[in-house]
Amino acid sequence: MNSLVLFKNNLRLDDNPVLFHASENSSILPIYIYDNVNIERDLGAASKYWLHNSLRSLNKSLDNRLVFLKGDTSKIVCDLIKSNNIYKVYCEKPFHENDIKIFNNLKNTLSKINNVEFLFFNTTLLWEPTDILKNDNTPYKVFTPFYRKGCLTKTEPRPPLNSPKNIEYLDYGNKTNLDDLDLIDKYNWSEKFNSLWSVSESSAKNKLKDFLDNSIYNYKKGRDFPASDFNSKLSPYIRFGLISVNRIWYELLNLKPSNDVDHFKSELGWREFSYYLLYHFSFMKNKNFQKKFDNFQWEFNDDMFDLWKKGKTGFPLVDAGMRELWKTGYMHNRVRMVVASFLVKNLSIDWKRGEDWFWDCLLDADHASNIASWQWAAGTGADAAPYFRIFNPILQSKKFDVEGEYILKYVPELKKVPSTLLHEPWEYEGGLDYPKPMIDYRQSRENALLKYSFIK
DNA sequence: TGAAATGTTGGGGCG
DNA sequence: ACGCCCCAACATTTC
Repeated sequence: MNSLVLFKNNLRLDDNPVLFHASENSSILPIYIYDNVNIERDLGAASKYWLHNSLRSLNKSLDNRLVFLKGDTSKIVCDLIKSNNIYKVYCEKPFHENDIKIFNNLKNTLSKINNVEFLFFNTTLLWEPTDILKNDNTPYKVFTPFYRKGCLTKTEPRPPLNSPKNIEYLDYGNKTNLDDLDLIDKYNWSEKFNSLWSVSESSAKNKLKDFLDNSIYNYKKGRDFPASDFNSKLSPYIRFGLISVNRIWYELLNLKPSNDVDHFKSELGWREFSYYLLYHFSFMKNKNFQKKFDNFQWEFNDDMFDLWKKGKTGFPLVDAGMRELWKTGYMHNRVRMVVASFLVKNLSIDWKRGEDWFWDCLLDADHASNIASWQWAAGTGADAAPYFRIFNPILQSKKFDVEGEYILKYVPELKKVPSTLLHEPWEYEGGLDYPKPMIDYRQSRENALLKYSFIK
């Protein structure tokens, strides 16, 4: 019995129900399709880098049997079925709108072929969006009740499966090549990530172990300090499923209970909530969740947007964050909130532009998390930060990067500024190769409050 | 998962 | 000893 195993967003052997069940009683043909025909929004450059390396690692784990193809999913699958005597097609259950479209096409196509069974499994989420509803059968729009009442009182998530013990491969004579997918940018922008990130399933496991051994019991407080190392950095691995959230969840259940553990679990809950929102309200991918914001007058100032992107705003914490992003493909969570608040509230630039930049640069760029988080920051989302919550980058800097350790890592021009003035380098008397603040902070805050008050 | 403005309290200096 | 002012520290309200 020959089965086709389609990999998509879960590029791993551990806790992969799709692979596990397929390899139980058949020879498999593992395949990855980069569907550039039915795609609404192409992956960002950083995501492509991560995907490329994840696929390379997965291929290695699969005895170099992984088949790489590019094009229309349904067509490719049909061709393979015919030429390889395939009786079963296994794939993961989709939750993003675009993936659902591709999935439904495939399902329709396969239903017209005799003797081919289509099997799919949730490999991506702890709780499926359709299972979590309010008593009136409508979706939650607020995180806390969604998570506490909706998720935590439901049955526990599916326990993780082990890697398949033994995989029989269909003899395919694989002549495809990962490089044919053209995922690596020609300007070698992503090359610098090689020394910073190890992209593989085993690295993901190590990262989790390291986090659970050394950091989790400092997580609740420590996660706020960008210079310290108390957050997991698992997000890029979770994005393409190099590690399963079910695996992580069950590892957490084994730990001594604490607020730190609960807090980390709730962060996985935020990921669930983002998928959930995008599933039930897919219009929010490019429209304000709260329609009253549609009349908001955003500024279209490319020069200002460029200063933000390049980390030359003159506000050290903002600049450090934006440069961290460019250099490492990652940004500390607290700093993400600060730079987002700055762009949307102080510069009055549409959250979609910031979202787009993050989409391109973040190794963990995830459609649902990125959209939902930007709408949260902008105040336009479900259960969003209220419009009057404006982060003061100077205060945030003083509170969470007291010694300026994080700032100096990415903004070395400020090295000779004494640490007391590091958060406000414009107060420093000596000459600096660092820009003056691009805006008057207090005034931009006033403006933001005024503009937001119109749409209240 | 803020910040700033405003209000309250209480200790110390001082006439 | 007392009242008054100042102001830091904390609490509450407002944006």
